[in-house]
Amino acid sequence: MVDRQRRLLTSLGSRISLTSLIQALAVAEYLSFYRAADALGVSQSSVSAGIKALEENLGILLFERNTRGVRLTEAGRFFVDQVAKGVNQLEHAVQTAGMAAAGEHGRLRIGIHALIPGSFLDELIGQYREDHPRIAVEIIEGTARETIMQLRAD
Amino acid sequence: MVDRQRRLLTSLGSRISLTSLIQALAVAEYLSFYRAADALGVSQSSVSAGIKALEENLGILLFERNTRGVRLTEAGRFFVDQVAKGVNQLEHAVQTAGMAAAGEHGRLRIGIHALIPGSFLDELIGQYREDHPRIAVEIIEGTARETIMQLRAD
DNA sequence: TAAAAATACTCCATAGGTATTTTAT
DNA sequence: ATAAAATACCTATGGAGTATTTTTA
Repeated sequence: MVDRQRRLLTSLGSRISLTSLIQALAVAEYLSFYRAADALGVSQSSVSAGIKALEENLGILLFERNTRGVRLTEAGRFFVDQVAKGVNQLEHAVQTAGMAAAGEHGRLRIGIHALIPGSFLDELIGQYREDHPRIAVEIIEGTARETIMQLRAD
Repeated sequence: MVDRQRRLLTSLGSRISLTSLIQALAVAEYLSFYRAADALGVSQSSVSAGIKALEENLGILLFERNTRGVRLTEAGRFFVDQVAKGVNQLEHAVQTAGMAAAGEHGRLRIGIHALIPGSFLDELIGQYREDHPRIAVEIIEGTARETIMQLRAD
């Protein structure tokens, strides 16, 4: 029997956590570990540890730290841009999950600014999908980026 | 003081793990929890638990199970397609991290089939980057999808 | 009835928390 | 001197394992 244990993904999954990638996006956005942690609703040390682990796993420095805050390295900017695209894509996938109902025979379009999971609208759509399994519900929302960073406007 | 604890990402991160997304990709590819688990190098129960958690978090059924294997639901196919794009993007980001060195004054293009982290080539590139900080090393490799699923050919 | 997924536990790695120290302007 | 990140240490959750049971063509 040949050894079949092989990593399906060489780097992602193990080694690099989605959490740390999201933390990196937040730090890049706020240019501060403090504020990024605050926005994420976690502690500063958590973000610090996450970014450290990420940088070690990547083998590169993403951020230059000083007491006035944080600056992206060139590699960091490049990396963060790429990660933002991927995370947006995943976020979108999750938010629109189930919109393609089996045997779709109809289509319901809903334009909203942001779909909050667990919210009234979310529940409503879920209920609608149960009641009308042959109608595909499609949601058009603002960009994930907008949704993600909306809290700035508080 | 106003409550600033707010989730930066409503669904991703907490709630949904990258692991479970990757497991879903593997199951969709192999159409079997057994074989997906094998390919991922984890146990069948781990994949089962992961997919279950993912489906519960999404609130939709991704796969229809039977003793002959697994079939994607319509929603599942839609979701997996989207997730594949996102994961590929992230995989690419990680694999090419650091290719944009600070103050890039030159460019070195390398065409390869797949970049294995920790491999000789990987080390070499890392060394080169250290020695020539002002030269950006750019790697053109096969699609992440190819890299991911290459093990099929064993 | 057999092959495949689900379950029931146990275990452990790590994400996250608090408190404190280090660092750089 | 001070604001910000790093570190030390602790805890707990959930991801992963083994063994077993349930399910359905």
